Amino acid sequence: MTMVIKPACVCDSGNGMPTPFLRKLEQLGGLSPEDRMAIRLAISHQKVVPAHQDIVCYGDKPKAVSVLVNGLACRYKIMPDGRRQIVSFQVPGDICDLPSLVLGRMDHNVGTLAKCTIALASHGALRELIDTHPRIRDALWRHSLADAAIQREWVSNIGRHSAYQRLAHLFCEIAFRLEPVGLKKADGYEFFATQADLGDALGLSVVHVNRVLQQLRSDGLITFSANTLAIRNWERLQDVAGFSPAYLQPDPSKSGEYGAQLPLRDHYRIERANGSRERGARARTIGPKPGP
Amino acid sequence: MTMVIKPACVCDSGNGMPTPFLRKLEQLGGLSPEDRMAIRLAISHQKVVPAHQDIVCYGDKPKAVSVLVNGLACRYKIMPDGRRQIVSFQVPGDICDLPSLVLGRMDHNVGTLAKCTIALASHGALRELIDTHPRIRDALWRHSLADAAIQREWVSNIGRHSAYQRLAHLFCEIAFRLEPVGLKKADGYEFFATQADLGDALGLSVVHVNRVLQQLRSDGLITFSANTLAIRNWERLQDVAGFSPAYLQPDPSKSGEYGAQLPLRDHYRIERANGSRERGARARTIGPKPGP
DNA sequence: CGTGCCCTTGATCCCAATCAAGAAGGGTGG
DNA sequence: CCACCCTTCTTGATTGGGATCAAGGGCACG
Repeated sequence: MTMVIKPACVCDSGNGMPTPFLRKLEQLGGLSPEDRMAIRLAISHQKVVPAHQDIVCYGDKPKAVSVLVNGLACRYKIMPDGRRQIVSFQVPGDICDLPSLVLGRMDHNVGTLAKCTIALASHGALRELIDTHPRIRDALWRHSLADAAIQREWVSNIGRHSAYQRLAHLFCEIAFRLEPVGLKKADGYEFFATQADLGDALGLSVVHVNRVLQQLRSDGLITFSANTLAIRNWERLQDVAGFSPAYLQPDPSKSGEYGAQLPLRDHYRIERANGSRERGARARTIGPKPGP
Repeated sequence: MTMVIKPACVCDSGNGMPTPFLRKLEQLGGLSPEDRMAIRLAISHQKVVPAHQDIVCYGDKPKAVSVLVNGLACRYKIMPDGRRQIVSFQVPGDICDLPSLVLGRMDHNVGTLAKCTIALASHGALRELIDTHPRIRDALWRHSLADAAIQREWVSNIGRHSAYQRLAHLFCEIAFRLEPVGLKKADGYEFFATQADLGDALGLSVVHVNRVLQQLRSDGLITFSANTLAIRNWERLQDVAGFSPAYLQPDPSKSGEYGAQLPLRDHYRIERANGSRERGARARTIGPKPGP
């Protein structure tokens, strides 16, 4: 069912390029050559997992950490009534079960949405790395915090956006996450999620996802078929989504350039008429989800 | 505006009890007496912040970390249209801006909902601690992962629950979070959030929050007035919320007892008629939010 | 003793869920 | 090679949860 691949190909995909994982950690931490070699050695092997299969389950205590090398996976929870809520997507370079390294037990499931390649690193090896390589430790810590930032963004996306905006926002997020691992093409990207998956991620019904996708298409923003998302109007897509990539932490070593990545629209400050210094803990609280 | 308090009272609240912060870290990490003393020394001073004031803002790069000692705060984002989405509540013992210690820049705001007491620990002092005290480092890491777990739960709460369930779920969560810091009474707890705050947290309008609260009350589940939440029927409240405290990581040092905290209802496994080993990546995907 | 803030209630509207059912691949086995 | 089935995508009709609009009441605070 799962075929094991020799370790050699884990970190060099033939042409000498580092895998998405290293590229992502690099982006997070600024690793030294020695750090990179150490990570290479910590990865024991790779395996291929078919689509619609769980990588780790709620309650599991994995003894190794799974890194998504290829494919698409998702974190999800199953509600008491049996419905699924996808809580985030996992793209190549993401660590699926990092929380378990530190917390022990998984509080959610991670499952594949398409055929995936997974690299495994034992907890023991990683703990060793963390204790001896502070930069790796920090990169991993940053990884978990970046994950949390995505979750926060999802809360606000689901809580306060219309279906139209939610989809737009999700497509923007995935675009920005695929870019640093080299999987975003000029006009879009491959995205192996069904409309049902999108619904489960955004708290919508399949039927509605379908209709809203058609509207996004007829509005000339995107096209989505044959597992390919084509972005037709990048500007407007970000605009309707109210999307700002700041929460997808860019390279902290280039923190000087960070500000340059903040679009103007991003300065979501409350400008109160009375010029109060209270900036937002009590903001306008009109109801959610304005129409498109 | 903010009055400084002498450091001595930071870790002993008069009667020799550790503050919520230490109690919480303790719960997360199992600190040695020496660890605890080191943390004590890292905290420079305390201050009092009035209600409806920001502690840190989006885009800030704080040079110290703020620990909530007393009061109620929230993480929140401001949407492009000016509306607010509360992304999580912060109760005593929580670290408001831990992400900034590792990532640098804040991707969201933290504001007070009531008058708060805040303890400050400089980034420099904390980095020192992290490098020299592995247990403290792990406790902090766990703290940020526990935070992420809460965010995940919020996504599923907002994405797949009715208003009735969302409120019930939130009240359960706060109860479980206040307990380890000694702020939960037998029949409820103090909760300084307005109905507007609840709406902004759960993606609901104030009007609807009001009506649903009345229903919860008339159903004999809770009472909520004068900043006090009284839980009338703890069993049923958890039940309608589909609440399981597993995501609020209990003491990992007692991981043996962990399973005991999982109510039976919590085994959200997909039982497929065909007995397939695919457990859930593709679950039933009927639409969201069934009625109460 | 006004003036906000918060809670409350009623009426109406609308976004999105639900129900129902057909069409279009894609794979499998006879 | 075709019949069959399963998954995914579509489309139409209906329903409903919750937003929005509007306005009154309690209460604390300057």
